[in-house]
Amino acid sequence: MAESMSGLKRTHRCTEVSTANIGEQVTVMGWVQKSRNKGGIIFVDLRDRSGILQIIFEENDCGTEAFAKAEKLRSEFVIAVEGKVETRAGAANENLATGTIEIRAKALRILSESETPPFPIEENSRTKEELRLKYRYLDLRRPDLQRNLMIRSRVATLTRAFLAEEGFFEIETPTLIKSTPEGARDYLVPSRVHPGSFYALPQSPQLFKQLLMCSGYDRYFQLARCYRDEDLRADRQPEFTQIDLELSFVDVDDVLDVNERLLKRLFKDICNYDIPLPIPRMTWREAMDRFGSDKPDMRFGMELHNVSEVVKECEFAVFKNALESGGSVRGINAAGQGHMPRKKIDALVEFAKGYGAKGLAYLSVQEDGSFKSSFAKFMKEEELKALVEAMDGKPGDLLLFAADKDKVVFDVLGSLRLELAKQLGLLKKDEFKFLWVTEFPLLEYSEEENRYVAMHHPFTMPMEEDLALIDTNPGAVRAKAYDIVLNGTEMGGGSVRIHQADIQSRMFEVLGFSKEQAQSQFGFLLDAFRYGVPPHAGLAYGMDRMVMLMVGADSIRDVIAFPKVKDASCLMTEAPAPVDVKQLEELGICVAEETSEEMTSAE
RNA sequence: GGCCCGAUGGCUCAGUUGGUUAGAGCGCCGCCCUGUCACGGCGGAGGUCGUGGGUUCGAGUCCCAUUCGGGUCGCCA
Repeated sequence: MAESMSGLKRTHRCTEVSTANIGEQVTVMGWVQKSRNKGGIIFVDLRDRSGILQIIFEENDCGTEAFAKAEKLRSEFVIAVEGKVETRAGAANENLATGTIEIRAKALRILSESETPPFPIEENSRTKEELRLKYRYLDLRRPDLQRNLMIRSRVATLTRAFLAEEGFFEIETPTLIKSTPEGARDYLVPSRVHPGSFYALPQSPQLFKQLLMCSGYDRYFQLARCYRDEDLRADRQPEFTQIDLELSFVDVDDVLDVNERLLKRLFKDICNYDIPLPIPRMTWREAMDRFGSDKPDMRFGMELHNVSEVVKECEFAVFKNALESGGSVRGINAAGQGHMPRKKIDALVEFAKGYGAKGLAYLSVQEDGSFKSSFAKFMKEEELKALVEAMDGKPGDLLLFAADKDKVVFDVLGSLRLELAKQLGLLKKDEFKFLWVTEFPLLEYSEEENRYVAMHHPFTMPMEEDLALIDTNPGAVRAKAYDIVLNGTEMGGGSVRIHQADIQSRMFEVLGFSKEQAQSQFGFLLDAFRYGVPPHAGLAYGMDRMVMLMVGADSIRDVIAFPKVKDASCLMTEAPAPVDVKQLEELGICVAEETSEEMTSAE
């Protein structure tokens, strides 16, 4: 039976008790991690968020009644213990921070009993995630998740402190906003007062923070909840948190500078890692050419080589066709992998096909200098030699080539490079390689919509020197946009914003917006810009991803208290769920018959 | 929406070319034990093999469908 804690006050958390307290009377409270009953003596490992402390029960110290209670203790019971701190008479436990001391119990209260938990509450759980998520409140008791969430809390606290020092105001923006069809799908919220009208949950506070700049707040930040109704990934949740900031009267360098110092502070304090400043910068163009990715992982080399020139005369149809249709032939050198068995190479070819490649050409340089290759018979000896030389191929190396449109070649080799690094164990989690990727293209062509769409968003400032190209060659215009990349993950991104009306309207033109469309969607922003708008720029971090990289977690779910699963549902609360017909009627919403049938038959 | 992987006592897993009564470790329950900490000893309970069909004399095992979970491509201004 559960007892009251009335009259008791906790004096210490478990690992706050130390050798300095020996001889003192203390009161500790927490969960029973483990009880070891030796007959006349009972050891209990008591756990709270700080760690573990051993309690010792002997009938002479605590009396018959308390001893009988101690015999009933089971895992996850919540107890309060009064007792004296002592040096352990037996062997010390080197695995515990409190391993040299223990509490000799004088009194025991069982504050709450517990059923046997459905899975063990311990570090490095191997329990299936499905079960852990259903009982998330138990999963969250495990030390590794507690550590992750405590670090997350520290990231938030340090960020607030740093940005406050730098003159930023923390300002909240609405989460019931107007839906805009550009970008990710919105989560919609129906309005009861305006039947048939909907709010959207924000994908980011973008427009509001720009308005705050118009209002003169100069430097703003917010730890903002954001929502995107898109499919999930290991590093993507439908609701997530951004560290979002915006500054007035600044250009690219100013934004990068303050952010580099923020990152340095965070990684020093949390990971004890010194980021060498300045963080290297690389243009988007260079990143694509050298790594086939706009978020290159800089922890290893294996860069791409463009061999189009070298193979342009050869008779190998795959290379020839790619070049003739305006594409390129590029390769990577998997140094020392020349011995890779055919089966593994075939698996790499399959992997490449998953990214749109029609195939993957390979050439291994044997120890004796001869070549083993899937395409040698189509090429002359000198051509092969020139190719190997261009790839810096040495005996024992494996060269892999993709030939296609540039986009496909970059996609395939960029992914292949990462896959090889993974297989070769080149990706160390305690190594942090930061990179700014700058000068992103302003626009990209959408085959689906048959028009240019903004790569970042429609308010991104083009680079001054490219302004003239907007009408003639929109795809070539570079933007004042930048991403912060850590170990191949896009941790954040931002841009300088357009603050000139004429540039903004040209931008809308290129994007295919009529004046009326632009006005109806973004009218409030365009109106605001008529009343004096400062040049401004900003950046937003995916805070969950940042914490994930800091703690070395494989999934974003391990740094979020109550995450959702792949189909965006919650296994614990079973959200989303059908609602009462009355609720729908009140909102003026009619659910399609097909859908509601599915819903009822699923019950 | 496509592709790949997984599901067997509470947990983690094994289960042979299809062949008696589906096993192990941990956990759980009972008894014993005064220095354990991966405590130990003795005894015990506990399984519709995700679900539904099919093939077969016989299915945890083979086939089809489906549910759930994970990864990934598309998608994510």
